[in-house]
Amino acid sequence: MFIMSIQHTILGFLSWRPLTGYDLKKAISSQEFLHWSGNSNQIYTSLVKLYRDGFVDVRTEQQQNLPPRKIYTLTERGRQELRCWVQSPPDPPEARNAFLAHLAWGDQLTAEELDGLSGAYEKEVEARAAMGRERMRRGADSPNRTPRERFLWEMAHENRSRAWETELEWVRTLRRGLKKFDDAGQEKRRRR
Amino acid sequence: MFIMSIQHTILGFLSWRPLTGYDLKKAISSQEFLHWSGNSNQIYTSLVKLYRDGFVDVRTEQQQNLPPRKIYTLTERGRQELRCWVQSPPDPPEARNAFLAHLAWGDQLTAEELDGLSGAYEKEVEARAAMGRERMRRGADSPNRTPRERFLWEMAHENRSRAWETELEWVRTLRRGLKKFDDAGQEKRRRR
DNA sequence: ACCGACATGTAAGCTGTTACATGATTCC
DNA sequence: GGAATCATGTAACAGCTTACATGTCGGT
Repeated sequence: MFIMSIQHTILGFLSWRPLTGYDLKKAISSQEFLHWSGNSNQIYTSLVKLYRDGFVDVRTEQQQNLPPRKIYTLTERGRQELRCWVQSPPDPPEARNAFLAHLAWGDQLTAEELDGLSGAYEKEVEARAAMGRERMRRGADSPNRTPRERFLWEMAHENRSRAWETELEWVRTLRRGLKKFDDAGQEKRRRR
Repeated sequence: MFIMSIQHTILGFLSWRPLTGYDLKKAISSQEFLHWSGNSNQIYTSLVKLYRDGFVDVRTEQQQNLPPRKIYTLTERGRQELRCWVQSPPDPPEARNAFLAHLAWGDQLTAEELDGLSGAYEKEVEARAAMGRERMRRGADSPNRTPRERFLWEMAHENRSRAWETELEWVRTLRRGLKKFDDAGQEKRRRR
């Protein structure tokens, strides 16, 4: 029994069509909501394990002037495992936001330093939020196999998009609040 | 050089006052935004490493009828490391939401199964959102050392709270959408 | 009589990351 | 000439989890 989400994600993509490790890497990394570290190695080692456990089959295809491709297909056992996992209660969501941890001990910093830190974060979140909006605008690249599946994928993209918008509003509120402390400090200094 | 956030979180709490590993465990786990797995072991091993690297000092205090306590204090080097880390650009936030991954292959499920899955998630998110609201209502347990620090901690709590509210709205939108597919399916079946 | 809080640790194992290795083709 | 794409892998290491180990006190 395994719980590792990336292996199930691989089974999920293979349930659509046979794919190589390289294809899987592109498929997984293009979906922000699937959240993957970007370590392609993990995919190749996962495929070895999935094969060992009988969840996938593999055949090697030679190409001229290009490296050989290993094409993986889902076995019946793999399909069962996928279905079982989809129905199982998911792990609770966890948001790890290092910025919040930095902020917690940010009172050591000067107003300028805190402004720099939070400003950089605002810019980053702004960029992510814009990417989310852009993706929603041009229609999320969802599988178009059934209307319901399309809906599920659009909602998954919507989830990430909304999360970034919320974060953006929050960081702006934060910075407005910090500005007041800054102004207060400057007033004090002026009065001296 | 280390990047591990939990070690810096420990340094952060020790910058306020000397604490034991057990105290740290309680302090860290009580702050949702610091995001910690709950593995107390990690704290004890981190403290050993921090001591080895000269970031903390330790003295052992014997207690009668209770296990001895090891009280850790921040060294000057530790204080420098903390300040340096706080200023450094934080890792980008990452949200890993297993529910979204399940959803992505949820079209295999029946309407009833999907309703069960999303309903359970809604309940969980509802509970977390309620906890967040409750914490904001009774005033987040923030350190009250300076007004600015208090503000920073309240904003950190606010961040988590808003995130749960957004998630709650989203899951309700999802379930309303799924209901339509369900109704459509039932209509089709009725017409047959 | 049992559970939770107090208080710390070792050992084994699993997961995940980083560095390294190969090698052709196409685009700038 | 250098970077990116295609395509897969090994080896070493760092981080995190799980199981185990110990022992008292106070509440129900």
